[in-house]
Amino acid sequence: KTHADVARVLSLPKKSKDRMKMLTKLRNKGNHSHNSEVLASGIGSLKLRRTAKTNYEGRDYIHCMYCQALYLRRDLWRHVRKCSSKPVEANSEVGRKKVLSLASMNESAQCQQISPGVWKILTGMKDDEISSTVRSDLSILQLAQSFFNKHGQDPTKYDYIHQRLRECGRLLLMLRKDFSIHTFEDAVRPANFDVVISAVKKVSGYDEEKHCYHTPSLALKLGHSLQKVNDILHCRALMTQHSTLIKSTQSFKTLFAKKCSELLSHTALTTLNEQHFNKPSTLPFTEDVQRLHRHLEKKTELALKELKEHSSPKSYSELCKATMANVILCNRRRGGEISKMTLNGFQERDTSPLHKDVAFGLTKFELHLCQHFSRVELRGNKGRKVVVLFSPDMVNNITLLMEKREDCGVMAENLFLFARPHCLTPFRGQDCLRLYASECGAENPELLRSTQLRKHVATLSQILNLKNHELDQVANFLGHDIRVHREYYRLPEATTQLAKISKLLIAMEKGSLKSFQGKTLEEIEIEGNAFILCSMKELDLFLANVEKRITLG
DNA sequence: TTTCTCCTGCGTCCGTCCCG
DNA sequence: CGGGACGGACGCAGGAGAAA
Repeated sequence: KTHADVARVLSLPKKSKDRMKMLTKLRNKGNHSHNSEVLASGIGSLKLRRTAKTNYEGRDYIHCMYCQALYLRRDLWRHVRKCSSKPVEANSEVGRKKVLSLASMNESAQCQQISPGVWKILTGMKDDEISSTVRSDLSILQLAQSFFNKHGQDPTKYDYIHQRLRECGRLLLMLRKDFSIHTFEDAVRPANFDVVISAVKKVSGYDEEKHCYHTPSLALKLGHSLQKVNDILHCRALMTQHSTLIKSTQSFKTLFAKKCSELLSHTALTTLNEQHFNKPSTLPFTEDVQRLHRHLEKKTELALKELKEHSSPKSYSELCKATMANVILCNRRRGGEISKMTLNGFQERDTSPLHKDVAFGLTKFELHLCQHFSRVELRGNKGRKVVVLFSPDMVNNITLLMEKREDCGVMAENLFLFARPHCLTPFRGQDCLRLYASECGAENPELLRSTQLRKHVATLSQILNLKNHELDQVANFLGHDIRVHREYYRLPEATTQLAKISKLLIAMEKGSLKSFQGKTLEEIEIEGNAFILCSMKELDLFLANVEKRITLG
């Protein structure tokens, strides 16, 4: 405690509120330094804000990041909510605040040369033994920094970064616990090479007798991460002219290159291959797909009504998830891609009407389909164009969702179209799909996953015996890599794709694919008796119209 | 072929709600 | 404040596909 602080407190009028507050703060500060010592040395007794009935271990406690008082980890959030020392601006944000990670970030003062962005990513991690290990090791922090430099601008990659860091954290934890190697600097010493390898094996659950891994993929990933950490250490050593470390990292690199496949990857790959064997491949029944569709219909309608009447984060989430599942189902897209859709991407969608020359080449039916669906183009994985089709219903729902964002506690910084209230992440597509799949009463809900659905489309298109270039269109829409030859198409890619694929999708939704067997896309028209299932009212009306026109010639 | 990055399905644990 | 109940957010394992 500095004398200046004490003097300032004493100068305040006795029994004044400010004086009391300052005193508490000072006392907490003192307790904090005392407690830190106790925790570090493991001896002495902790000064608690409150004494508890049950006996907790030292590690069950954590200091509040605002007032420095010591609380049970479990209950810290409760205190923080009302902590008097909390700055006012911290109050403004609602919902999950990651109190625990914030607090323990505060405990480890390791944040010197690490950029604020990395700090932010680290805060997002679940607070546990692993993440505190990550925070405590400079090498891992630098690894985090390097990931951040590479991916930092893209919040969708934070999850991936978390995962890589945690893997390293787990390895380091193992090294510390069972092999008394405390940093990666120690780990790369040639003398420790074998030890590190056995640590990797141990983390991945290697069985010496059976020569197989419990989690073979982890062994492979750790191998990669180790090399990366080694590179980072090498650079650091070069910069600081640390000659022993330079030598260590160099030898580690060669050792690893030569020995890795023999010691790690070979067995890991064998294990993976063995597991891959004997795995039944299954596709969802068309009937189940239809069930899911009907269920989503119902849910969407309910949620829509609910949200219109009273907007709350809950009703918002409900509609958001239902709509999202709908989009995934109708487009047969990967959940991940839909999750990453941004608000901007949707708002900037192409709403321009069809070009006349283009329209000329299409049948009436196809023309209507073009007007029916909205088309949003997204940046795919590797900059590849990804197309998502929206029915008017979906557009309506999403428009409502966008209007209600603020009301329902969606943060302004959240860039995603399907944003979660109170945090910066989007809903996860696969989670939504799974939720509704299990609710809808399908016979095999576990087959109603986006991968399976994609396969479903692929298989069914083969049944349809499409011409080669038509298959290309389907494949392209599903995002598979195919060599698309532009000369196949008489019309610009966008239009043909939109018209024909939506035709196919509608047919599948209606469960009337069978009647199309052997027809080419050109020949496919939706027939009157194809309305086995009417999912979208509007679509039905529209289709009825089309039907009339077709029969009228 | 190896390495890297991203995606998916599932289980679990944590935050929140609510009551005493 | 203590503690039980519940549902959703997040981590983990592993697969897929592209780049090197």
